[in-house]
Amino acid sequence: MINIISIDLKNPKPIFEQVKDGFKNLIICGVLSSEEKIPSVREMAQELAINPNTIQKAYRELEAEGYVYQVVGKGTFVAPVVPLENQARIDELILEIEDLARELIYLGVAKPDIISILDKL
Amino acid sequence: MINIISIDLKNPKPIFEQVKDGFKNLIICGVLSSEEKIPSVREMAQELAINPNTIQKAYRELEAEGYVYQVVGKGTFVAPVVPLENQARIDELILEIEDLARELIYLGVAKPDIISILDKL
Amino acid sequence: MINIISIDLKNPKPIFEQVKDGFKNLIICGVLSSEEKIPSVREMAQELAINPNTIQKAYRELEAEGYVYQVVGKGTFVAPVVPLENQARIDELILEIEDLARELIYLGVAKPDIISILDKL
Amino acid sequence: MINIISIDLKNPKPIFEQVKDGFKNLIICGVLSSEEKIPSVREMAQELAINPNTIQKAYRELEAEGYVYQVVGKGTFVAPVVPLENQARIDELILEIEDLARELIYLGVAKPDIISILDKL
DNA sequence: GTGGTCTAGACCACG
DNA sequence: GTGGTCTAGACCACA
Repeated sequence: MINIISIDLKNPKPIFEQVKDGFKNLIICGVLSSEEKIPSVREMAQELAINPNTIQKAYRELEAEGYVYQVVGKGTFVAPVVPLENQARIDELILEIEDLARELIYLGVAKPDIISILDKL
Repeated sequence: MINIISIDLKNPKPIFEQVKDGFKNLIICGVLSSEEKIPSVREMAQELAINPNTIQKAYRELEAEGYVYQVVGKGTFVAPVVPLENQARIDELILEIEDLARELIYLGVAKPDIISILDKL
Repeated sequence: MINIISIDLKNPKPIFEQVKDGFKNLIICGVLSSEEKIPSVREMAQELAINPNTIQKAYRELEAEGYVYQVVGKGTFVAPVVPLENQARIDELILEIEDLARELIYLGVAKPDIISILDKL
Repeated sequence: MINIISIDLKNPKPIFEQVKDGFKNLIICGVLSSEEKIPSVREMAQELAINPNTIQKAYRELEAEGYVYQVVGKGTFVAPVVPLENQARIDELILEIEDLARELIYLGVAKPDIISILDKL
């Protein structure tokens, strides 16, 4: 369970964001499943040798985005998914994915190649 | 030609990045075509009521990323595209697009729906 | 560690470039080694009696060229070398070195003399 | 005789410097030989579609560096070489060539490879 | 008039 | 305390 998140201090991306995205990926890929407990702030902080405030911030944002929920005195748990609930987030993602795809096309990548990449997921 | 870029000062995204992304989109979508002159640093600065240094930073980054080139004494111009030149950027974009697509799927969007969005571009 | 870079305000070369080249030389000659911390932007600015923005520009370019990496809140560090990674830069350097050598030969310096200079490095 | 110099307006190098370096190369490579007349400022300006002042500046610098000499009313001519005369310039070139070679070595190019490049000149 | 450099000084995010 | 962004305003090289 531990060592599942990796942090790169050289990465310009803020550490709290690396932690957040790390958990998001684990949840999205199914490594962490609904209602599963994730490590406490202290455990993660010690494990990654990082300031607990930084982990705290990552957990807070994960909760705000609906990926986990915190129970005082119990810990933090993966939230169940409610398909198509967060339409605002879906719209945002679609806009982003369109932008990226357009840039790829501009850079010379053929549209079928892009689609085949997504098809393999 | 003017008023083509809009800036939102409340947006947490840095101003120079909003300017940069604005021009990138215009170039990618073909609104600005190769060798076309874009407004001078001072013109944009006045138009957007923003410090010239901020515009200059945006233009420099656009140049570094190959979207425009600057000629001292002449102005800034849209650079011609060299297909598949920037493989590093392409790889990066593909990783991002995969992440976004995975998140969309997790949120309940069906894969064919995602693909049809890209197909319409 | 301090006083390792010297700036000549009369030199037509921009200050930020003098700073950049100074650090590049220190890194290339091994005075600064991989992962070593270099002075903060503010320290260098005070030490050289130069505006922090100018130092920051030098550091940013050093980062863009792969000589250092910056970690917000931590400082700036010498980047590890990845041999033969930057082929574009290598090609550029070879062209320049060829031009210089040709000029030396034109000025009457014998080719073996030039080679012996390089051999001593 | 004409069309021997090519100018790239996109090149960040100033145009007058491109003209200067262009002639320098032609002289060094022997395409232009001692006492040969080079085109007048006006001819070059028209040929390259460039401001005559810019050509003027290039010619002035070429003269200052000893590559050509100007005769009022006659034109501009390639100067004869006096081997090993300009020791200051030679020393400068050697310093530059050492710097470039050190950077190449740092980037992972083997010293024999650099020497073989020079040997082929 | 164009972009390039530099200064002085402010505020912010991150850890 | 670190780097990142932004402003206001100055001077310079190039064409």
